[in-house]
Amino acid sequence: MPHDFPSMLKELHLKVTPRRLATLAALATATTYVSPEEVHKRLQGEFARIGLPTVYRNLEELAAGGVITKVLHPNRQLYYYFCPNRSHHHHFVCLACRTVEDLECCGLEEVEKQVGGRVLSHIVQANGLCQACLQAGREAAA
Amino acid sequence: MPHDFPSMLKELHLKVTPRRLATLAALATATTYVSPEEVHKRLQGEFARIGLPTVYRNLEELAAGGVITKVLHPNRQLYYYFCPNRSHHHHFVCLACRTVEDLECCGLEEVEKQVGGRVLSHIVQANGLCQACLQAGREAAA
DNA sequence: CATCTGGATGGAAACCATTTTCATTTAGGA
DNA sequence: TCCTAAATGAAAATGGTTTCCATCCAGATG
Ligand SMILES: [Zn+2]
Ligand SMILES: [Zn+2]
Ligand SMILES: [Zn+2]
Ligand SMILES: [Zn+2]
Repeated sequence: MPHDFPSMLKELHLKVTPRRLATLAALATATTYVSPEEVHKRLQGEFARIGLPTVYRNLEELAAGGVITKVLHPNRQLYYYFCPNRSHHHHFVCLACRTVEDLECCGLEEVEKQVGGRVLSHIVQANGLCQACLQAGREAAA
Repeated sequence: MPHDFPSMLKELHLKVTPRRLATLAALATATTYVSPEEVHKRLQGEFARIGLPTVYRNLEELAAGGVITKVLHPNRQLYYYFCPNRSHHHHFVCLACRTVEDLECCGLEEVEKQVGGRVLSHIVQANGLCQACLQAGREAAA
């Protein structure tokens, strides 16, 4: 079943523009997490004019709306990933081939009790080398 | 029992310099996580000449050595925190008053088994408002 | 204590991913 | 078809962080 990108955008009260649809398509097609710059490059194949700020803005809005996920890379650059798994979970990301695997653990529920305050956001992410990259002897990219 | 900063530095094969000792003292004294800029400001009260790059370098080395902890702020700036708890754990950080609370949950041990690859690093952090800030009606800072 | 050496440091400049500004275009409803 | 707020592009600014390199100093050696 294909993704209904227009509906996703409407639910976030975002206008359904060709650039946003192409951005979602690019992410959903990618097998790895990608940088804003890379999304921009790819969209340049579809649009004669496409600005980098637009890509940044749209990726941020989509991530804020939960449609896509941010990947916090140790190099402190920002990457994005479209995960078809709609339930709450976290990720293991490979620093060599950029593949993403779902993690089921979370433990956030206990945290709210422990803290007593309000948890506004939380990060749970494992970084490393996937099995394939480990066996192939590949190393973490910069 | 006071902290033995010289020994900490020696264990990391770092020279025991006045600036490094002062950096550790500043962090250990602070009740909140602090930015490199803030550490720099504080050290300016002790040293006539203290460069920002030195502060960045030393904080990074100390964090790499596990003596201090990085706080990944949603605003994507980097902060550091000296946690006296030497065992493996994670943090809840208040976005209003910057206090830090230890979290006991982790569960990342099993992740490596799940993944089959190698976990090089992992992030587990909850962000929000501590109980005090929540009751006082304070809001998350930029 | 004098000497030596590689690590540590400061200042200035570079870096560069990301954001802001603002004029123009467009989606979507009236 | 019109209208208006949202979306966009180009250019410029931003600013946290890093690099460069000459100088300094911690710590080892004799
Ligand atoms: Zn991999
Ligand atoms: Zn996922
Ligand atoms: Zn607080
Ligand atoms: Zn702690």
